[in-house]
Amino acid sequence: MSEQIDKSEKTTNEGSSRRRLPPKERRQQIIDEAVRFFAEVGLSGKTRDLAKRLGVTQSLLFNYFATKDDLLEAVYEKVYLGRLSADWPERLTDRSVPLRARLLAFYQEYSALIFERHWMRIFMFSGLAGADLNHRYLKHLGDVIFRPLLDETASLAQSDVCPTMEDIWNLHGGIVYIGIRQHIYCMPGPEYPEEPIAKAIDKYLLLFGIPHDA
Amino acid sequence: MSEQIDKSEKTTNEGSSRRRLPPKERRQQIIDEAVRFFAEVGLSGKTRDLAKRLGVTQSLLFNYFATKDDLLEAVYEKVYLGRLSADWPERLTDRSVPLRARLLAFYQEYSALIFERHWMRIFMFSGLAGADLNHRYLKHLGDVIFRPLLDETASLAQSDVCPTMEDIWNLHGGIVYIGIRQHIYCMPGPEYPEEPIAKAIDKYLLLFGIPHDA
DNA sequence: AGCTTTACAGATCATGTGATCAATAAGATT
DNA sequence: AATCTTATTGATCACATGATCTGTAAAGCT
Repeated sequence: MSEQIDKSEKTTNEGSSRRRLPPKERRQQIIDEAVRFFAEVGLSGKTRDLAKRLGVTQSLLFNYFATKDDLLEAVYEKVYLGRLSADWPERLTDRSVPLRARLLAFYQEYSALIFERHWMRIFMFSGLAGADLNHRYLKHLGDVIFRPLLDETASLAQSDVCPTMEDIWNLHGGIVYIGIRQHIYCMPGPEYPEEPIAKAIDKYLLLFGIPHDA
Repeated sequence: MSEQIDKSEKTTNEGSSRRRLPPKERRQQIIDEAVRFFAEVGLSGKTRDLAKRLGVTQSLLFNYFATKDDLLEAVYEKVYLGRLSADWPERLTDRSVPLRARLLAFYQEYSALIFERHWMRIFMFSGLAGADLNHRYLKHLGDVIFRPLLDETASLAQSDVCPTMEDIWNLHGGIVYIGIRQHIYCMPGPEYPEEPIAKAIDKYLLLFGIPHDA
């Protein structure tokens, strides 16, 4: 009879019995769900709610992460890591390709990576919380993307308007704001983000009189 | 002797005795400090910490606001209200003034209003929390600012590029991102925001071939 | 000065929350 | 099948947190 009960419990969705997973696997499972969870409810989300989503006990979380902050650190890393391909700096400075093509390629790929609900919200939450990873990421972005981009622009600028770092920020901000509208403010966005992105890039190039094939 | 103790306590900064304030005044005092407080630590800030800042007991807060959510509502209203001057719609559509001058005037004033730590952060926190006021504000912005702006732009556009709402969003996002960098990401911003703002506007006009005096 | 009103403080409740630990059972090994 | 290892649970602790309630004293009035 107890066997019958056990079987019925096994068919019950998820609530059945404890399932043992290899530590590595369970750890990943926790992190993956934690990303979705904290991205939705914010960094002050409760560990009990996260555990409920995972279908495990709250105490299990503390078997894999000493503190909640440690778990959040893992979430940050999971989200931040690999968000910036290492080959972009060279591709952005490859002068055998027109600057416009380089900018288009970069922002098409980059936007595809960051216009994602989890990333956008975790980034904003951690930014508001003053997380260190946030500052480091932006510093990194400035070093490997914006600085080279400014140099490339300056070397091609035809108009009398001198490109500054603020121009790069304006280009970047205008594009990123598409994602902010969608995932932070939860507003409808453009059907094809590629279009406004391309337009933003063309507007940028036009300001400095840089032709499309330069 | 007890009198002496009383006197020494009175000289103690703030921790002395209870000070009776008129309810209206106290309520305003609470709201004002709550704005600063929640803008800094987030909407999950604790009522006890807020009370400590005010130099009153935590229970007093609940004498003025039935729940913490009520207090937050008051904070929202305080921050959101009056952020959009009512006369902007007409000023933006006053065709006796060049569009460039109108845009400059608007964004100079608007940026002065919103590039403020409290507003920026409360807006972002409430946006992430999905607050209704947030959506209403953005809807309002679209109705009374963006829509007219699009019409004005379309009526003056000379180039073959057709202005869309996404172009307005790009102009707006690029400018607002200056404030996001400063107050959300806590990065250094431009010394004079007027300069990059003006440049963003000129870039926008240039895309549609609109001369400065049109 | 004495009285009344009520803004305020202090204690307290009920629940929430991060974290701990001994007991248990799932799955591998023999 | 019996045994061992350890991933997982359930109970629990200590403290935090929103909210309540009663008593107190500060200001206004007579």
